[in-house]
Amino acid sequence: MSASDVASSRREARIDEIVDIAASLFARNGYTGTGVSGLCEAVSLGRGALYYYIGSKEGVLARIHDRVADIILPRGHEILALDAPADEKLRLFGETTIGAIVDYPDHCWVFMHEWRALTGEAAVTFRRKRREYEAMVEQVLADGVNEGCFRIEDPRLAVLAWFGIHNYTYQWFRREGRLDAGALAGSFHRLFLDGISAA
Amino acid sequence: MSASDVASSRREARIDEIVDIAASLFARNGYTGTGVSGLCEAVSLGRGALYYYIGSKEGVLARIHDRVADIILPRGHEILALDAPADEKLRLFGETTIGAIVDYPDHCWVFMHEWRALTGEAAVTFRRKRREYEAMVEQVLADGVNEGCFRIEDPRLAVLAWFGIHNYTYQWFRREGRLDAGALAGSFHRLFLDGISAA
DNA sequence: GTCTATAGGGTGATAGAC
DNA sequence: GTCTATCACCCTATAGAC
Repeated sequence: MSASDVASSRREARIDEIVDIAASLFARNGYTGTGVSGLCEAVSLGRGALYYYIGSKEGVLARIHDRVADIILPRGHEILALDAPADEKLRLFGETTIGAIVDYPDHCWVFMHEWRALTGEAAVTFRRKRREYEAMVEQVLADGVNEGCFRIEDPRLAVLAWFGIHNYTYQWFRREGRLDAGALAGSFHRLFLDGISAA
Repeated sequence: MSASDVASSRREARIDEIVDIAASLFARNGYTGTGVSGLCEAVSLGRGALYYYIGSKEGVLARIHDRVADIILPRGHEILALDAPADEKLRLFGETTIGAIVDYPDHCWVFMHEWRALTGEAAVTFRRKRREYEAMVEQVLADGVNEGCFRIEDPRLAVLAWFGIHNYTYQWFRREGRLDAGALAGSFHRLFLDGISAA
């Protein structure tokens, strides 16, 4: 490892630190509601030094979105590649989604809540990645129908309902609660598979 | 009807008009992302005249939230008072929720997305009314269990899942789509009751 | 790498003329 | 009721000293 590699990895680590703190501010006060001066104060850096790292405020927003996508997308591809029945894969997708929200609540809040503030290339990339993740879940549902373990009236609505159940978690989940990610995802999984009808 | 009543109802109508236009701006650009000058332009009024009607920008935000609450809460109480089985009441709650999102997409977007920008008394009122609506659905689920038509592992999670499915609609529903409110709510209802399992 | 100063343009809200 | 002018402050981003 060369001296410049060390320097650039230090730099990357510093940027990650700033991005994490920014995520908590953006989650609390909103993206447009958070000023660069507030971010400066939170990271104990002057404007000049901050911009040296971040380039622009929207660059930080894009990095927050990338962080979430880089967690769930590779895991999604792993799950799809597994030799497992569709209902098991669906459960794993639920764990992945809920796990991200539980482990990175601020990043996920921003990912779910502030994506419309992205512009240009970052907006395009975000939409592409989100569609990619949705398509994976849609694929698992279709596989389940073909395997005979799922019976689905309207596949598109089933996908939207599944994401509704899981994504909505970012709105109410607080770390202090009684449930961990696995238990929560398990409950949602059984609910989505069996419904609440006693009949 | 006295002359001053006519004047004040004209005034109220003008305020409603401003609130509706503000809802579309807030939904598109966010609450903090929308400036009062943009609102002035959209309603073709100078700053002075606008403030004569609205009092403050946050006052407009509060009125948008009230509008949504004033649609769904009375309807919710009506449904609860019906002499009907729990599963029928739950379907009606679904129609009410989806109906509001379909009929007032901008107001509902703001209601779901920007409520954290409310402060003071308006924030307290919002939370109280949202809890009231949630409690109604929770009651219907409990009634269904008692009546023997529902079988629910975790009532609180079932409520959150139900709201997840329905509320998430504001994120993706576009008027141009193939489904009307009744059909959409019906599909979600069957999904929530029966699940997707073929077993 | 980090700072301060500043550019250039917003912000919400109010005063007072008409 | 509606206007313009203005207050006091905030915004993102950059320049240039150190």
